[in-house]
Amino acid sequence: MDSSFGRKVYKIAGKIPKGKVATYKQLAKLAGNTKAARVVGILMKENPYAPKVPCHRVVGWNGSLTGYSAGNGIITKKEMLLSEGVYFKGNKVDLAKSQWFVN
DNA sequence: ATTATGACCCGAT
DNA sequence: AATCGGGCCATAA
Repeated sequence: MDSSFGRKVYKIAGKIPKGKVATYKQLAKLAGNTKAARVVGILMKENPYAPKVPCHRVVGWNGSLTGYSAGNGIITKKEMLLSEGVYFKGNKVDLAKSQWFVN
């Protein structure tokens, strides 16, 4: 097993299919700690696997677009998700249709 | 080992 | 609805 929590998160985040989104909480849970949602966000910001880890596909627990360090921030993130076919509900992601399910 | 930080989550006011 | 404070946890210094 990998002792590095981050490594696991990146691995999971990297397998998120296009047009789908995952929540920080879900990634944290899959990585082993449900309460480490914050850590996931930090790891995304660091994003050492930029091309492999589409951090823009990671959203808040209820689909709300939380921080983003690139482009125009939330604006760019939303546009990118829309471009990938993710459904939106106002300024939030429609998790009912676009939340990622682990197989 | 300890302190500080943060792209979160939750409950209370 | 908006704001505030507390909790949880990995990473960096």
